[in-house]
Amino acid sequence: MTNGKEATLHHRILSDIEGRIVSGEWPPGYRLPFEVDLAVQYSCSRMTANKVLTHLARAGLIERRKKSGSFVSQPVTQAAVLEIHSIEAEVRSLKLPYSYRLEKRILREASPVDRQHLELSETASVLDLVCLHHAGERPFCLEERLINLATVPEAESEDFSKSAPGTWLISQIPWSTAEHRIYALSATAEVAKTLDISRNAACLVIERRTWGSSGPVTFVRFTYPGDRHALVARFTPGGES
Amino acid sequence: MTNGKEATLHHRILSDIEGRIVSGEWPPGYRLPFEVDLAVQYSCSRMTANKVLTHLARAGLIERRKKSGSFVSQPVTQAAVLEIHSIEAEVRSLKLPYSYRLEKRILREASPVDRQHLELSETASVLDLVCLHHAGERPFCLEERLINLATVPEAESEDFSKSAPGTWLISQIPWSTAEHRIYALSATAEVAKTLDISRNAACLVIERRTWGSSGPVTFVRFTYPGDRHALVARFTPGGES
DNA sequence: CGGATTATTATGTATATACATGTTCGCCCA
DNA sequence: TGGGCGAACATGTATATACATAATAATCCG
Repeated sequence: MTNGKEATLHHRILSDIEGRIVSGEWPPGYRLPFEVDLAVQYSCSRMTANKVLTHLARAGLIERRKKSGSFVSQPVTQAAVLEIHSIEAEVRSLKLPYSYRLEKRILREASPVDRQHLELSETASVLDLVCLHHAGERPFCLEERLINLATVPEAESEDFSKSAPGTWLISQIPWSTAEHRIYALSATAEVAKTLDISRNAACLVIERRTWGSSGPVTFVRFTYPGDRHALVARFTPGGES
Repeated sequence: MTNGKEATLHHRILSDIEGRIVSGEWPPGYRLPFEVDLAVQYSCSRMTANKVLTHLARAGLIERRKKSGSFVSQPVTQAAVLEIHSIEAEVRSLKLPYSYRLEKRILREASPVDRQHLELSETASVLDLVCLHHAGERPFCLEERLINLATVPEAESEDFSKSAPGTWLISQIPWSTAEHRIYALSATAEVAKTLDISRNAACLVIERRTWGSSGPVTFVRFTYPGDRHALVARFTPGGES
């Protein structure tokens, strides 16, 4: 789907209208032709025109009002899609050898801080992990993770000495909701030592909270040396390929 | 659309299937019932079932193969939607008074660095702006911007002394593609002075490149004091509200 | 027995049709 | 003149139908 090469009627109409909107020929607020008119214009049925407009509405390019018609919407918030890959994939895409090391693995009752991170109301057992990802000889990323054993009891029997917990978790919790916080932080003495950078060097921190259908799953904090890493996010109006 | 309250057949089927997938009842790789079977199961026509499956496929929850059927897809990349609001909206959402000041406004020919930032192959006139956004008494964000006058000649007659160029640009270039780079940086002496923070304090930097239909529009770099700001991004499987 | 051909099957796309729903406009009457 | 009622209208949703397409399964034949 959305191959770009498909020359179906649907796609032709869609990209034509999309083109008019992104080019500014049909500016925000413009009322596009009624479904029946579009059907005549592209010599198709109203159903097809309707599907295309529904598609555009879902993509956020237009807004539809009964009786009034369909209008090009104002681009309100600058949205961007951030794709967060596995650390290993990230490192390998830089064409550097990847290695992983488990620094710490503690099973304990959730502390108040843990409960806040995982958004837990009651106490529970958590697995506290610290791992270090290397790119070549240098530390690439520090991973501090909490796993909620109430929702992922299988984690207790995993030792995570060979492979990172992130990929293992994805295979355990099929679909999940996630929330990210991204900020900059001066390296503390400990972080500086671990990541082999100078004290107070700027670091990029990404915190992720993940929920599955049965509750909070994991909280993880990735700390990257800031001068060696950047996140890239992209946004294209209608497309999603 | 996607109100959650709508009880149309379409929505009921959709949320039912979505539920089975996110709950793990239908794990990744599971082949869901054929369209005709779904039609029988929900007592609807195949067209309706088809629309629902198409919808799910567009949302990325399932993959469809002719003859074989539709399968729950593996959640590959951790995607997250980053919503980047205007600085003013950001400040106001913190319930702080907002103020804006233009620091610099220079019209000049694009330097090699400018051309790199804007991805320009030929030379062109650019508008070089530096603005400072305040939250209450304190500097909130430093904005350094280049506007390509070849694509937005109207910018030349704007003085940007009263309102930030970001919002003005959105009204000029209706729909656009954008690319973001996010990284951490230690404050240089100059930045530290401007933002009223200590030298070498960690800053969160967001760079955005924007294209319209007629070429590169603008390049902007936002620098935030890192300890006072975080980006938040969210991801929910099927939903988009 | 193996490779080519054909049949079957499930999805993909498009159409005509039908009726529901929410707006808006205009008409009618107090 | 103004308020309300109803007709017209555009979209929303759903169905039955038809044919195209791609992939697999079945068959046929050398």
